[in-house]
Amino acid sequence: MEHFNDWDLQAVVRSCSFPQSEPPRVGVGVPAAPGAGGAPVVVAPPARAPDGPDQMARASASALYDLEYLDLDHKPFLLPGSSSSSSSSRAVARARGEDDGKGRHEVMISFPAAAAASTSGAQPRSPSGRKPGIRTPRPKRRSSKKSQLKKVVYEVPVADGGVSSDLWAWRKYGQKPIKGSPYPRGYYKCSSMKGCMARKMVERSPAKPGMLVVTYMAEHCHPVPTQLNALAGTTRHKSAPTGDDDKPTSPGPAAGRAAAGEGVVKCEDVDGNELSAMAADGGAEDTAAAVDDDGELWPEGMGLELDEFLGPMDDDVFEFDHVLEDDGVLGRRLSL
DNA sequence: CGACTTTGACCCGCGC
DNA sequence: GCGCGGGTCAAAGTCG
Repeated sequence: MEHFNDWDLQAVVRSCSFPQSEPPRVGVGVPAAPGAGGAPVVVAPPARAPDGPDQMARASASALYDLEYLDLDHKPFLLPGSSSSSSSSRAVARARGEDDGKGRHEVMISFPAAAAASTSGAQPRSPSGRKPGIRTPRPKRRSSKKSQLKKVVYEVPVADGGVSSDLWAWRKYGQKPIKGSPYPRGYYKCSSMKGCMARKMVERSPAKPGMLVVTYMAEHCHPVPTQLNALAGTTRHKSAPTGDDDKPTSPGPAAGRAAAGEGVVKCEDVDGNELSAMAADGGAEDTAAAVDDDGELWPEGMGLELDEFLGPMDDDVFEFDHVLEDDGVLGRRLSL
């Protein structure tokens, strides 16, 4: 309810950027179905969303509970653990391959973290929408082979779910109720660049109401914005949410951030292979966080985008390791 | 003015 | 072949 509507994040999801110099090894490549074009798998480490960034924190929880408008946000690849302080978290990652029978390769990542994101209300907005009854012919849609798309599924705790984790900007283009699930699914497209086919779907897990399921499809056709600020302006910021609003304003991908620091990552590939599972202890702790201009805190090395994951993957090996190192570095490895 | 959200309709893939 | 369900489109309205 009200409490959790803070998805302020508009469509823009910001995530932490990771220093290129030292990319977190979180990424994983999956050989998707070998030969078949399987799907690549991407794994991102859960990131914790510090309160710092309000957006992140807020977003998460709220969205989940706001099913009415459900805008689940999503923050994709955030690295887990970044907690600067608290975190106790350990991140556990589990990957398993799953075949949907269609040749899809999916990876599921879940971050059980507990984060309590508080929420402030996002700003309510009046419903708008076109008037019913009016219909315009539309061109045939391009066939997007659903089954052939690479899919990466993230499971994120609702609490932190609100935060967006990646650098990409997302725009919501649809929402639908899903049969069998009390929760609607939100559809988002990458708005960082025109023509980018990257999309993501966000929904609450019926089985685990406390978890958000974020599915990323397709790859970005452009580089990741290096600066968080780059997105600034592309998104609407709702400033102080009153706190009651139900409406999600923006997609906040919480996915990426496991606020609590603890995260579980599940990876499934289409083939039904378990990609791997890994656990990281104390992941959150290790992760360093950076503060951006706004004072938001971003975990360092945490943000991975799908591309990153999808891109460079070793065909033969899928590794995803999430390990916390003493120095605070989070490492993840997935092995397939 | 541009970007974004909302929302019903349209379209397509898949199962029966 | 038909129907269902999921995914996408695009108009209308809002917001910065």
